[in-house]
Amino acid sequence: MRTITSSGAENISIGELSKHSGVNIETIRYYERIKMLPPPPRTASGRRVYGPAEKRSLAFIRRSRDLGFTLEEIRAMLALGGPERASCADVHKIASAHLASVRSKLSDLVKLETILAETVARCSEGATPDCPVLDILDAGRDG
Amino acid sequence: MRTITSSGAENISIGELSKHSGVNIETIRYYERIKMLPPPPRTASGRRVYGPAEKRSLAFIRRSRDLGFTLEEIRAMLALGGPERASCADVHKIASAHLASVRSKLSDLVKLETILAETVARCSEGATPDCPVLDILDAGRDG
DNA sequence: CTTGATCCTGTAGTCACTACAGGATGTACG
DNA sequence: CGTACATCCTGTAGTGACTACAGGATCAAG
Repeated sequence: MRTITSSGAENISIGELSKHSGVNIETIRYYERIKMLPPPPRTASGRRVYGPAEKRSLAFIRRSRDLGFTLEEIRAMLALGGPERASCADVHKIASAHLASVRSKLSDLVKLETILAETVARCSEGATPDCPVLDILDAGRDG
Repeated sequence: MRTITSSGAENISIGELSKHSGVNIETIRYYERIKMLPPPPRTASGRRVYGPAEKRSLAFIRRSRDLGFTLEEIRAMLALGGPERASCADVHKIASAHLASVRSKLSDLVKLETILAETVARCSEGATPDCPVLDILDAGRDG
């Protein structure tokens, strides 16, 4: 009776879940500790056993983290999508608030990219005696 | 002999430095503790007194942090720009490495913005029975 | 001389992990 | 059966870059 160890198995260990999801083992246990994930069933010896439901949950969390949601936001969304899966409006609220903050971060980064690119370009690797990077960073407080 | 307390003064208190630079008082002290800033002179009663040099340093740090440099990177740049202010090449190295990471972050954020915007748009505040945000986050692991 | 603002030190909390110690199992091979 | 070695367990502490707070000292004004 070999337990299938490749991906797609019904019940998997924490190590397999980790490989499958790209989430660190320690992080999975951390998520359990802070109640992002429910405590999974255990084997007789105390090892965690995960099924498809847990896999989906973790994938959701992972994905949301990648999209820059905080764990608190994700917790809220999970709660909404959980027993009821009812109020899309609430999810919309969280997601669009997040979208706004993403857009502001984005425009900051664009400005930053411009400044950095200009600066790095001007500083042609030691040709000039004074370094424009240092000068720009020095002076740019109210530019 | 009144000490001038408006901005532009020679010697200022930590509170004024904070207001002037937009850096939290606690953060200034934190910077001193971790040696990002040199310990400033003190008054007889032990209060920190900052001059123009310290102001410039802090402005540099603040600016660099805004641009997303880590404190370690800034420390390196400060060291380079410090006693010697010689090797522009080294600064260039740090800055262009940082530029690369900014560009990659930027493209991630653009993708993210697209996904979020689409998703939020499709979820027209509770009109649909199932929430597409939850579905997308649920399923999007390998899309 | 009292009030209130500002300052001081030192410690602990935040977020989202990550790392490690020290031990208990599980699996594979001879 | 023994022995390696991988994987798992718990619990604690460390990371980066702050932020908050306790408990006290000092300062400037009225």
